[in-house]
Amino acid sequence: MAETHGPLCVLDENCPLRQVFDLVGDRWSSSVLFVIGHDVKRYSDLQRQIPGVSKKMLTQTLRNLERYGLVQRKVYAVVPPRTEYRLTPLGKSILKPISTLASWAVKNQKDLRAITMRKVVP
Amino acid sequence: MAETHGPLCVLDENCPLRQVFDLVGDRWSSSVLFVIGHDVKRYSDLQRQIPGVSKKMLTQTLRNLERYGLVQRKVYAVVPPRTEYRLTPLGKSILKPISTLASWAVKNQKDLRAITMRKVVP
DNA sequence: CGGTATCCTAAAAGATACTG
DNA sequence: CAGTATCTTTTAGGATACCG
Repeated sequence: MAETHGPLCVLDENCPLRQVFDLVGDRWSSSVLFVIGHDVKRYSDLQRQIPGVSKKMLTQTLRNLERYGLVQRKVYAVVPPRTEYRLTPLGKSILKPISTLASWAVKNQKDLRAITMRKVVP
Repeated sequence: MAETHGPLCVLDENCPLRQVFDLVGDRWSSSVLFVIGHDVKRYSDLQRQIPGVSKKMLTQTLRNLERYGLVQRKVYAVVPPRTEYRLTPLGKSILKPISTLASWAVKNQKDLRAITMRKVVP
């Protein structure tokens, strides 16, 4: 019964933990954050550097990250169009906590004897 | 073009980062890990302490966490049946990286001006 | 170049009922 | 108590075509 680390929150919709879990767990968000890093990237850069992402998913992910205030989008009114993406200070600040998780994953790689995760629905 | 923090991996299916992102991003996994914590919990404890989870989802999540080697399941052959869940050492070890992420979320709560995340499909 | 719009399928989750 | 089984609904995501 003893809560050894505190409940923090109920993990419901509006809980900041749920938001960051959704963010990190999103198929493309972390890739996008990683790839942008401290650089400035164009839409086509991202498409090229993130193998497997479709335009639809890339756009959707970028819009969400923008809403979250993690990514800044800058459009230049030229032809052909040019759009730049960079991380906001908030966006850069999340790179560290994500790295912590990443280090854990790499360190325990061999213990994660998982197949694909993603739902073993019988 | 400069990769300022290293590519780590391509974030494909077999990448440990993807696995841990899937894990943490999974709707119920982190809740279950948090709630079990350093304690021993029964199935019904978990159901009660995680509001909104269905039997189906709870069972599925627990099975996945077991496969991952993060949770240990112990069944007692009694009537009525009794099943205990606890974290493995590996499971306990992930509590810290998750807390790092959680702290970030709490700290930047007011900046995360997100609505629901989860797909703004136009 | 940097996107939208539309259609379509596959997977995930909810509800309900049943069981050793 | 601790689950399965089955069915239905919802959602995510892929393919393709088109646009300023």
